Amino acid sequence: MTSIKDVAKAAGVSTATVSRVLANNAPIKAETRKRVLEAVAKLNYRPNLIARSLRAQKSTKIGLVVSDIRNPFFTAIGRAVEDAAYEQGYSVLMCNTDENPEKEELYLNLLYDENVAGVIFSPTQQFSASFNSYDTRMPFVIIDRALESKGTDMVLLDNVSAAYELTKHLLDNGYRKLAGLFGDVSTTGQERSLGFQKALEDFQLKPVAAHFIPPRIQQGYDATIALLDSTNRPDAILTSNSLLMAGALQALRDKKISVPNEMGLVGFDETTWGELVDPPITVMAQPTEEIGRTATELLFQRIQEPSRSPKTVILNGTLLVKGSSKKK
Amino acid sequence: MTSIKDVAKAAGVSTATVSRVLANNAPIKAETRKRVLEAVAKLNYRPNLIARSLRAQKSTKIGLVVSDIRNPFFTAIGRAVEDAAYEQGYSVLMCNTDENPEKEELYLNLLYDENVAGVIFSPTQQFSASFNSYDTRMPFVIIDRALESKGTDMVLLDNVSAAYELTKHLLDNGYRKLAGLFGDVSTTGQERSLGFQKALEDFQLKPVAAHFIPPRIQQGYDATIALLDSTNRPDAILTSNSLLMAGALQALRDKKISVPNEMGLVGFDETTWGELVDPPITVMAQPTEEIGRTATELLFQRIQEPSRSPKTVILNGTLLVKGSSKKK
DNA sequence: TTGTAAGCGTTATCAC
DNA sequence: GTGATAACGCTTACAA
Repeated sequence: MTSIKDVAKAAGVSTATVSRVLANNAPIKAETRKRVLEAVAKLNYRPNLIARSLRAQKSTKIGLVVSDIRNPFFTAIGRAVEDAAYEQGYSVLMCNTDENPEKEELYLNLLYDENVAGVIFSPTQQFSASFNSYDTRMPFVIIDRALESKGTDMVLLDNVSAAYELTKHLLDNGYRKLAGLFGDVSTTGQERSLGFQKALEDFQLKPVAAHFIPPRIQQGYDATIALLDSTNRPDAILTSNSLLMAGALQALRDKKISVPNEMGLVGFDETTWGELVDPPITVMAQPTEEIGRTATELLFQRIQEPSRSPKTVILNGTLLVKGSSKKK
Repeated sequence: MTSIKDVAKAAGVSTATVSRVLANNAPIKAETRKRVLEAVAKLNYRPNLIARSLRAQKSTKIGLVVSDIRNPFFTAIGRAVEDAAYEQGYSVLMCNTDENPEKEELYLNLLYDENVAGVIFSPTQQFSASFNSYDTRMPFVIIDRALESKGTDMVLLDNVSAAYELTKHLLDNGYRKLAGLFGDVSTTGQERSLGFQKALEDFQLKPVAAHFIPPRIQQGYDATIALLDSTNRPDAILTSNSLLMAGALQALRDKKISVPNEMGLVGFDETTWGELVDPPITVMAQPTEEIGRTATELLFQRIQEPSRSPKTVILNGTLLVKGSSKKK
């Protein structure tokens, strides 16, 4: 491996001079700079980031800890974070916690050991309690899920309004017996249930059901089957993420319930398949690109100025009306 | 940050002794070991991996460079690699190249700079040519796409047989005018087209069409529209990945072509949505868990013994027959 | 069995 | 403007 020493020797200067030329942070005679740059080019030299981060006590890596790498929402975020970080010369270590608090701690330790500059993180609710011990040792930005303690930067959706709008859309289209399926591992599900309830109240209605369950396909399926078998069957279902939606849809298929006439259906997040099923699903699309980019920017700001006061950015979703929510 | 020096001081020994206790690679007096471990526990010391990798000239990170993080196939691989690597105490840097040779080179350089122990990589065909210059500087395992030069470990699907089986399934179910849509960026698409052709030959048939296009939803859509408008319209379509399938399905919807009666449909890779659309899609499922795990094991073997002769592991897919390929 | 010290590739400090 | 040199945290000859 070619090091700064090789370049220094080739250019007939000291390693310090090479470093200065590359960092461009000190006055250098034009001719010296030229010689150094030639040597760099000739030897195809690239600085060793490990050594640099050891010396600098910081690195150009950030961590992205998500709860499910197979959830399209999080891969979209990952893509956005990667792009934004890359523009700043940072690379992204993506980790998958599977909604498991033990894995969350494991990976956060790992990233700390790896000396990452900071972490973008979507925590489970269980983890929130022990979180304070971490946010002092490295910069954090929380995404998707509000943290109970407010001492951290966050990028969130206006979940209450988004769920309100989605619910009102159902109500405006004549549905009256609404059921909601919400994730039980994060604050997100709770907030979305609030918007759901609020919209119903505005119409002087009560929900047929509001269930908090693990945000998995299987649980979405089971809960939907139960709703269909209940004496007070809903005429529309709202789900708080795309995995629950997939399960709900599977259940409706199995029970041969027609959407949107027998059952209206709305959910969160754009997916590949949401427009391919029949009818296509009406969703509240989250601005994943903007969430990822904003979180990354916030993280860089905190890295630069660790003592700045924490900032919470609230973004809005976009209602995409398709066929699953309008009776024919 | 607490360092090895702090531990040494607290235990009243030298840093070398602490290092030896932790590495467990030298005889240490039982009592000294005890004192050191106590100090480690008390100070909550964890070795700095950056420093360790600088000194050791190697790290416990591996890179995973995939062409599209949003393709369910690659996220499933990522999950498997992460699990397998984690069991060995390795972490995974996941990078996304977007089928872009420039980005491939960029990320490979990045990972090299980061001193990763090795890389698992799904390259574009364009990249194959310049690949030799890299495989000497760090261990590599290629997945999903065969490399032209054979000097590298690879984990591949038996694409020819898989496509043959998928095609034969269509033929066995009475479809005769088959069209194939294959990705144009990798060897995978080409191999799958061979199996496709071979099955047709066994039935003394020729394909209606075999197109090589960028493996994106949009291109799958456009190609399918063209097929539908052509004078020799096929009665079944095979796609070589799930993104092309998504595009094809969208086109069939827009043109109101009924599946499977007017058009049979088969493709590669299991997806969330493949079973939710109506009818569900018949696919050749790849053993993603096994691919990821095998690739990781192969990489560790090469890291340990860089001169061992390269090995290619060929795995088989599983045909999952659903409603999209059987006329009613 | 343990300590001393060199060195991994950088960059920052202090001389000149 | 430039060059020595120390230091980042760790491991490993070499000594003792």
